Amino acid sequence: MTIERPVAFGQAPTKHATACHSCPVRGSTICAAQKLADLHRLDAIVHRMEVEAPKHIFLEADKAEFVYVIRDGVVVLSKLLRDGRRQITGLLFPGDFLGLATSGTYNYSAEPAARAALCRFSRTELAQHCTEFPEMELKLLEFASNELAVARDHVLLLGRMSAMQRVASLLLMLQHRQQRSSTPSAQIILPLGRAEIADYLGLRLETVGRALSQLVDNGLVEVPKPRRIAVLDQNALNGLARGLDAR
Amino acid sequence: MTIERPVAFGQAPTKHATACHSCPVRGSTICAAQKLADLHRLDAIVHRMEVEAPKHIFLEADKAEFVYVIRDGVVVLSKLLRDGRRQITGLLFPGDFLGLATSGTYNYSAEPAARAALCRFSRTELAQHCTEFPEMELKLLEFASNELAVARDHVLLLGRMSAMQRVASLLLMLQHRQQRSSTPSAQIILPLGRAEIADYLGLRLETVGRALSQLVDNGLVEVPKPRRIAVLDQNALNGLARGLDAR
DNA sequence: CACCTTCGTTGACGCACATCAATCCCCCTC
DNA sequence: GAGGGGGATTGATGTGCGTCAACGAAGGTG
Repeated sequence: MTIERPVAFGQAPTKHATACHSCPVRGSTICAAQKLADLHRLDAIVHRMEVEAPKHIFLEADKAEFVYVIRDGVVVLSKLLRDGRRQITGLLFPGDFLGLATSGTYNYSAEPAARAALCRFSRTELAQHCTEFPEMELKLLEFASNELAVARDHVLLLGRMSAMQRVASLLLMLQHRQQRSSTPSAQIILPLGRAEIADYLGLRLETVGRALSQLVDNGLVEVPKPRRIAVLDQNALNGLARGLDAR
Repeated sequence: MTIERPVAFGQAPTKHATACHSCPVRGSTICAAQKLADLHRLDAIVHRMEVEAPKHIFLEADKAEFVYVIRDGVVVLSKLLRDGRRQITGLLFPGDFLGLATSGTYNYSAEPAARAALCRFSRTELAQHCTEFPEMELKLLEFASNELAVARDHVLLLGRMSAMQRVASLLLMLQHRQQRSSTPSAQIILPLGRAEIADYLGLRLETVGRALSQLVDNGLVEVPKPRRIAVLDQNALNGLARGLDAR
């Protein structure tokens, strides 16, 4: 159970950042704590990489040597039950931070939804870096704190919401994430297939499909392609997520 | 919606710590980062308080002015849905840390399960303190990171476990917590009533009751009092929590 | 002790979602 | 265009838990 090497993507420099100063997410991630003048210090300890779909970034119980910043793509965090059932415990987007671990090992798996570009840091090197630049540590705390808030929202969703509420909530969350991240599309692009959505929402894929079909039947959304959702009635969708039913 | 004053508990010094050097949880909480010689600096900014059952510590949407360390008791974190359904998103025990917030307001409520003794810090004062003692900040990150791992376990529980698995898991978690916290009782003491357990597990209280009754019927536990559980077959209980059924 | 209130237990029934299974659709390859 | 495969949709049926309701046990008060 080792960390598989990422697919080196053409090996030559891609369109993605090859230095921190031209990084697309620099301003919105932990690296924002680093002053421009000291940016080369980050460059010195970062390892840029890409990982493609069936490969994982790390697995539950792997030794927690690295932390990552997501430069591009969507990353799925998941945990497995002995019987094979899976729960996706988090979704990470560009700018998000990945790899906190309390013991010496990760206690969840991370894999790209499709393809992800990552900046990898050695945990020890980053720790050293933090003693020199404490603002960085503060950023880490801020991001962890944020993740915690998101996880608690997820707990609420899983513990108390109906299938329809869960699906509506996910759509709104994705919509929200997308408009922030400078991809202002009229449609919501689903980074996950039905099975993965189900694993995120604590449902079965058939239930997810039925909820979407019902949204279509009621004229709240259109689904031109399985991974694209056009919202027709934003208010009704917002209402559904809040439980103001129209079941 | 203001923060209610805690019940001043006799006002005079109680058996609880009145100074950091004699604090029962000092070694196991964020304050462990503080060297003995500098302990008076913490004393200078801490406000010790107690809160009793129907009172809350803070409510969702309250201004996030304070953070807290739990000195004694159990604290319940919860979120509400518009229709009144509640989800308990976390349980905190002595030594745990409370009050991280990403925006300027808390996004969950906190209340003692029965009675809790807390150390309250002004967020700004603690932040200042952290710039002077960065080890403290590291501790904060460590605790946040821990909370995050616990929250993800909770997500797994809510998303993928059966009612029986959830109840068994909670019992084991409480058992584990209790043996660590120097209360080595043969029985598990439930800090919560049936309704609160249900709100934590994403179930209805009747379902929790039935699961417990079934555990009794199958000889895995005894319930001498509603809030006390004696484990008779630890292995079977462990197995249940892991899904190795005997449903 | 009688009374009340709060909390927990138990039973009967219904429903939302899971499960099992068939079919469809899109895209890829030849 | 024919064939094949992975993912999505739809239907039929089952079931675990929710819901509603009655009952019981424990503690507090006059």
